[in-house]
Amino acid sequence: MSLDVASLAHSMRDRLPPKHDAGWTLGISRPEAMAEPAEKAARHLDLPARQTILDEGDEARSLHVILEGSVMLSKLLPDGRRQIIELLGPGDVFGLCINRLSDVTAETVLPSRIVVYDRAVAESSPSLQRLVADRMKAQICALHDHAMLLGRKNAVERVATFLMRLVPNRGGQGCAGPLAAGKADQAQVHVTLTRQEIADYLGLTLETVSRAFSLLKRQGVLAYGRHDDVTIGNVCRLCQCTGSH
Amino acid sequence: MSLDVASLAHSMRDRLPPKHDAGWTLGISRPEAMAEPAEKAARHLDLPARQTILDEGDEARSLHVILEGSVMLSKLLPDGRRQIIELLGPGDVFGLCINRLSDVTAETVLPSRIVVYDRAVAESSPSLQRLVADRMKAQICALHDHAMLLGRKNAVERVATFLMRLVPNRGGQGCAGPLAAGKADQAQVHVTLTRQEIADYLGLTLETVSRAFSLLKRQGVLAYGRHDDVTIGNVCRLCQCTGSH
DNA sequence: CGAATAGTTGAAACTAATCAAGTAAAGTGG
DNA sequence: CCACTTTACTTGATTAGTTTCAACTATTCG
Repeated sequence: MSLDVASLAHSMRDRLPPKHDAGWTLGISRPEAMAEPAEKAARHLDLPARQTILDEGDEARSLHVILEGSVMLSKLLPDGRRQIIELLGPGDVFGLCINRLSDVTAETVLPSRIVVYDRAVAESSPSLQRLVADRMKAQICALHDHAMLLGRKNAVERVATFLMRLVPNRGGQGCAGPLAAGKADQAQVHVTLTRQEIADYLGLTLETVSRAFSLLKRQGVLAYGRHDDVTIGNVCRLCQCTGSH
Repeated sequence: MSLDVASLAHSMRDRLPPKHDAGWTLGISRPEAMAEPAEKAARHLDLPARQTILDEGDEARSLHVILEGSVMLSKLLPDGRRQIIELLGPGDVFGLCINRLSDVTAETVLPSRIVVYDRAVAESSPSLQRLVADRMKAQICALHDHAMLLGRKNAVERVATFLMRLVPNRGGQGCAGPLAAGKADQAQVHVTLTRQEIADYLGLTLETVSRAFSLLKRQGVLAYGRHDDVTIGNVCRLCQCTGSH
């Protein structure tokens, strides 16, 4: 039993993205073996980037599972302050809430394919239930990390942490660490969010995010021409900037 | 082993007054009908306040359900910065993680009763599964709110939001709002966390928390002599200070 | 090519952190 | 029971980091 879970968990973590850019350009893809349960009563959505799926306060009686692409969840304060709460990728779920109203707005970041299950269907399928429980655990851990970032990290640490998420298989618990040093430890990441979106995710202003990028560039940790194609010269060095190592 | 812990807990317990309003003094109790599933293979813990249950990085292969009391989950950065991630009450669950290691430290805030189910047991009981799924949804929503607080609210808003959580049946989605105005809208709350803990929860320093308390007191929103027994003169007025309304 | 959008950079303002001193309450030992 | 220590909280002065405001640059799109 525990061996089962262990090997599944392990394969989840080490698997590489199945397709080119879709998920991991955001660094949030965890494209594990995803149960594809009975497709009865499931609606499929095929959405372009920056499309709203669900508004804060909307009726939310269905379970959404991301097949491909990425989705961001955000909240607004009455005076317009926005916080992007979660960045989700393939396998992640959203749209579930205790009371029937969504507590967040959900919109695509990239063109995305999403399956929508009716609440009743979702709750009657054990395999779906299992998928949902596992993803929720993962998302809770991600929210824990993010609370630490928002509560205790400074601007550069936040931006560095964000960028590390974009590097597949790094920055998490299983970060290779300085072990891998010595060999060229370069990475290319594609930043799909605007500076404003990054700011709203990191609890900063877009100016502060821009300054942090510029600082890391000036220090030689990053290099970029177009602002969305970033080369990380030494991943470990960037990792050192996150405050977590 | 577990007996050891239990008896230790009992001997230390006498030093602290066991209050039975324990849960809601933190405002986090949601004492609904909680399924009490097959108690087989369940270990019960009876712990005094400020007792560590689980350390960040510990093996975490069991599901913990809070029956009574309250528990805080926290994380540390290598340089000692701490963030309290969640404040949990009766019915809430913790100790589950995708990989086998706990991502947080868990410790009691009040004397607490906790059931610990072995992972295998938890995963084989449909009723437990259901409980866990529901609680996780609720906790995710709470984490969403908290991310908004940490990312976008100022010091006074954070403290006001924290205090509102201590008022039963207020501050949430179902806040009565200014409707209830006119009648005396007073509340007494017992603050069980120290200023340092509140600060670690709200992403502030203890001095800033203290100043926010003092400011709200000076403005007549709060009154208190002993720093842990706070009278909220007008709940709606405090609610106005949270930034959420 | 001009307009619009996104990003960068600088200076000033402001909020919260830090440093430091002082007060209040609780616990300890004579 | 009282001085003494410890712990928790408060308050003030100063500093640091981020936000705000503003100007400017680069890129994308009709």
